[in-house]
Amino acid sequence: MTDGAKSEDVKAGKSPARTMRRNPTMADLARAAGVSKITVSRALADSPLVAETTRRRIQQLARDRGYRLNVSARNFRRQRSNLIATIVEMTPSAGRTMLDPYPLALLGAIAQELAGVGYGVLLTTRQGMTESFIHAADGVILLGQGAHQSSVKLCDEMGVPLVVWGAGTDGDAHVIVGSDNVHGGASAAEHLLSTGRRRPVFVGNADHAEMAQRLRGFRDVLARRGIGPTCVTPNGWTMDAGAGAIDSLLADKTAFDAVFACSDLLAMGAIRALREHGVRVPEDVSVIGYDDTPLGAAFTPPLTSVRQNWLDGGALLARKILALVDGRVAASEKMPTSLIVRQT
Amino acid sequence: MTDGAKSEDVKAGKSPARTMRRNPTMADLARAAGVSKITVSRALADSPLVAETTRRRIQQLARDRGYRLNVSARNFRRQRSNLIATIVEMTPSAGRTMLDPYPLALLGAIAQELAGVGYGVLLTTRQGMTESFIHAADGVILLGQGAHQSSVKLCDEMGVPLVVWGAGTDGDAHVIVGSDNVHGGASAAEHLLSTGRRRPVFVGNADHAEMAQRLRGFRDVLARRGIGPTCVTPNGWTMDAGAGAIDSLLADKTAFDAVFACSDLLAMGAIRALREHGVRVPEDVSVIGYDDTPLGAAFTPPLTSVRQNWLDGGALLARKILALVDGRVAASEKMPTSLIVRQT
DNA sequence: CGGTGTCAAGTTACCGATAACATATGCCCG
DNA sequence: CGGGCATATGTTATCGGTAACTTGACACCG
Repeated sequence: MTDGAKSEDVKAGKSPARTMRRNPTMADLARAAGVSKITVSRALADSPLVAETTRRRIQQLARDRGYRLNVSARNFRRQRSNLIATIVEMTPSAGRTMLDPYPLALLGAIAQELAGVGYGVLLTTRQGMTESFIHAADGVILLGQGAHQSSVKLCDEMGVPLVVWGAGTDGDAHVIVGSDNVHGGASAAEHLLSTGRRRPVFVGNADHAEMAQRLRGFRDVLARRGIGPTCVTPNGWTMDAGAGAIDSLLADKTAFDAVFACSDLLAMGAIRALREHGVRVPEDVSVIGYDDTPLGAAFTPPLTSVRQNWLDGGALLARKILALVDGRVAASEKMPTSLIVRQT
Repeated sequence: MTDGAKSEDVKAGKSPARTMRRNPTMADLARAAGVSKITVSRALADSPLVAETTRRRIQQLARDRGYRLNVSARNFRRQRSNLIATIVEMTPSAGRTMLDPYPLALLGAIAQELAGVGYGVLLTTRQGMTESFIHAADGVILLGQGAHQSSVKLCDEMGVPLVVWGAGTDGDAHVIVGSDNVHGGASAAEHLLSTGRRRPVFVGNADHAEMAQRLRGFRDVLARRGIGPTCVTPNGWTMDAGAGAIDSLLADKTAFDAVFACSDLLAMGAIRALREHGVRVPEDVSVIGYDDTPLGAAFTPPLTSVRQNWLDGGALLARKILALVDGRVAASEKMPTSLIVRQT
């Protein structure tokens, strides 16, 4: 006799009140179908271990009765949560992140990629990134500007697979996916040189790993022509910060004919400031932004910008973490960037 | 004899290889402490049922051995996942949402509020919103522009608690939290009237519930002065759409001295278009935006805009869904808006 | 015709925590 | 001094799946 039938007896004796109907369990289906629980389990998982006809019969039965898998039970038994904790910086104070579309774009892509294989995204803010959250997940994706060392260490200690979005200083222990900032900077420099500019300014914060790489690419290309760019560190990532950077350059009477800004917002602020000072863009000064945001494209004049493909990046992050979770290996990877030339 | 000791015997007989060390379980701690599993469970939960001294001893032991609660096991036993599925529209095609800081701000606030009580956010895109995801959560928060009927229905059918961010058409079955769009529109109208404007234009899509409410508030206030606003429906939510709306008004030779746009982006586009046509802002035409984005504040000229507090909104959404999950009641609620007057 | 495969299903034994109920101990009070 | 009660701990029985191993039936083969 099957275990299904056995538990039926027990149950009938125990709870004669059959009025309230919970969700059916596999045991319920098993009883109804006259098979054992495990056969139901296999049938619903489309296992070839169950005869085609039985399988279909059970699947139909499950549909009829509105059966819903108890996810908690499965996760528990299999000792995995099918969740990937994704840590995002979301404090309003961060300024930049609240504005950028990039975390959302990445998140969307990650969520979609993971959903395709039955995984979910456990969203976590950096403040809320307690051990218990990390432990509840099979792996962690860290979306930060650069890797926050504390988070990285925490994951390592706990033995939880980790993938980071951002800039990798070569030789990092963990897997890093990010766009090729060096190439992005280099392409900006090449474009400026090809349009005859010789006195470029870099607007960005070299303390920030991603921006430091952009500067490196930018500088290296220029160096081959014997040019050294002027560097300004803006006070934040807002339009105002970009404008402020330009203001200080003009106040110093620095001569320049091109600006490479590390974000579209900075670039737009720079253009605003230039124009306020009567400097024409792009006639007098050429400007290149970064991120190729819709906003920059809608700006007057439409912004030339370095594009990074966040959707692909998110999908890649997802695939890498899944690989690690499955015990496979994964390598760091750089996403290509492309320069979108518009009118600045 | 305690169950702890019993299982020790069994285990020792079964797996003599004691080299590999898994995470300890409560049973392990119980054995080590010479108490029963349940006492460990209680002690770690700080239950007053356990004597102070015992409790501390067990907690210390847990710390020493690096004990980690098996979340899956607890969730399974308690029949709740401690997860709230949060559904966000994240497709790039949506245009607006990819740009707005609002989903992230809401998400951040929700995540933080929920984390405080041990709940997590299961991030879901609208495409990925399969039954299984919803079922895996104790409740659902829907962040959409307006409620997507299909999603709402799905939750209802599945008997999963649901809270929606957006505009409630009075008499909705589900709980809705949103900012007071009617009031937002009204305050814009009042401000325009108080600065002497008499021929206002509304730029927004009245098919969209939130915007329809803004229009209602706007229109009602104006009606008291016998004024009826001109309405234009922009083609999207981008700057270009805002500019296009203005272009069509000017082409029609419509006379107006004020614009109330349903987003800062639209407002900025409108200003761009006005200036391109030689219309001065705010001298000739006054402009009010919506959302009070950092971007609008940094615009030239800084945008006057209706602010909604997303952080509070997110926290409120979180508290409402928790109430429903706990079987308490929750009512729809409107968040106040405030007009931030700047230079337009 | 026994041996050996192959398929289709079944048995057993958990995964780790916790609710509900049960027990032991000591103390107070009429 | 026995009943009642508070306190501290223990027992039992799951929650609902699924991995690992077992069984039964039949076919094919030398």
